[in-house]
Amino acid sequence: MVRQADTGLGEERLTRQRDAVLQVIRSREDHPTANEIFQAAREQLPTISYATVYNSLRYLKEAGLVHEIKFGDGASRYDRETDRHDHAICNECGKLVDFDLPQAAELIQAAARKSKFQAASVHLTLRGICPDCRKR
Amino acid sequence: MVRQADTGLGEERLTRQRDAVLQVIRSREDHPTANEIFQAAREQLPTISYATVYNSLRYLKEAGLVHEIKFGDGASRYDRETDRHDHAICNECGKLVDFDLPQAAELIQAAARKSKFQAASVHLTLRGICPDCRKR
DNA sequence: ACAATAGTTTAGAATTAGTCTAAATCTATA
DNA sequence: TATAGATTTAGACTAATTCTAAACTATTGT
Repeated sequence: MVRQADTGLGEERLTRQRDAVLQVIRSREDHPTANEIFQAAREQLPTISYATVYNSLRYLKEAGLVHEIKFGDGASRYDRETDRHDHAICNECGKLVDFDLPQAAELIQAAARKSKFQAASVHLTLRGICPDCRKR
Repeated sequence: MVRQADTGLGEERLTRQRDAVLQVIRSREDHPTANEIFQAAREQLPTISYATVYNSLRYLKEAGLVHEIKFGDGASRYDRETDRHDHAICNECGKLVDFDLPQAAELIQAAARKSKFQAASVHLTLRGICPDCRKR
């Protein structure tokens, strides 16, 4: 068996469909939704179905190849950056930007102490106005 | 006009329905969903409709009387605590707990600097295991 | 007090994101 | 090359929320 990527997920494989979904995400600067990924993937693989996009996204997520970003508003977005990081969302135009907060390690400690939870991860979201919208 | 609460929203009022929704949220320790609020409100006002619960929640939110909490998973939850605070979610049982991080002020500064956004608010979510689930 | 008007509620239809299902298709290996 | 297991497909389905239009309620000007 030619396994194109060892994902640690057993007998599963990086199929054409999954690879197409992965390439869409990797080729974009932004954070596309499942629907946007579906539209783009269809240009490569015209018969790919919506369900396969979702299946692929789940697979890629579990394999650690992409990252899912969920805010309450609308659809999940997918991110090629899989290392821990934070997000800023523009209240005017909706733009979503990645950034990293170096104090994340202390934060997770402080949050765990306050909440009495055993910490697994912290997610921090800044809402505000992006540089472009600020100019206007 | 007898305005029962000055919400700063102009001609709008705290109607029986809106008040029922508010009382449900204020009477609970937990963070009910719209559906849970609907079930509870119906005990007071048997004819209240689902749409009115949603309309009321939007109104109360805009008036600053309740706070909406959205995670990607499932329905929004509503919180009687309207001051800035953070949340911890248990990965095992789904329990949602409020806590406050005193370093929020510094955080928002750091996040604004990194992202180059003009900050409006920061939301921090800890995921982990709650004290109850840890015991098991 | 009363009509006009503006705001609110209701029930159900519509929308959106995502999951499920079952049949068809692939793929790796014996 | 047959087979078993994994994957894909199209469409049905579900859950959360919003929309719509008619009915209702409250406030304002006369």
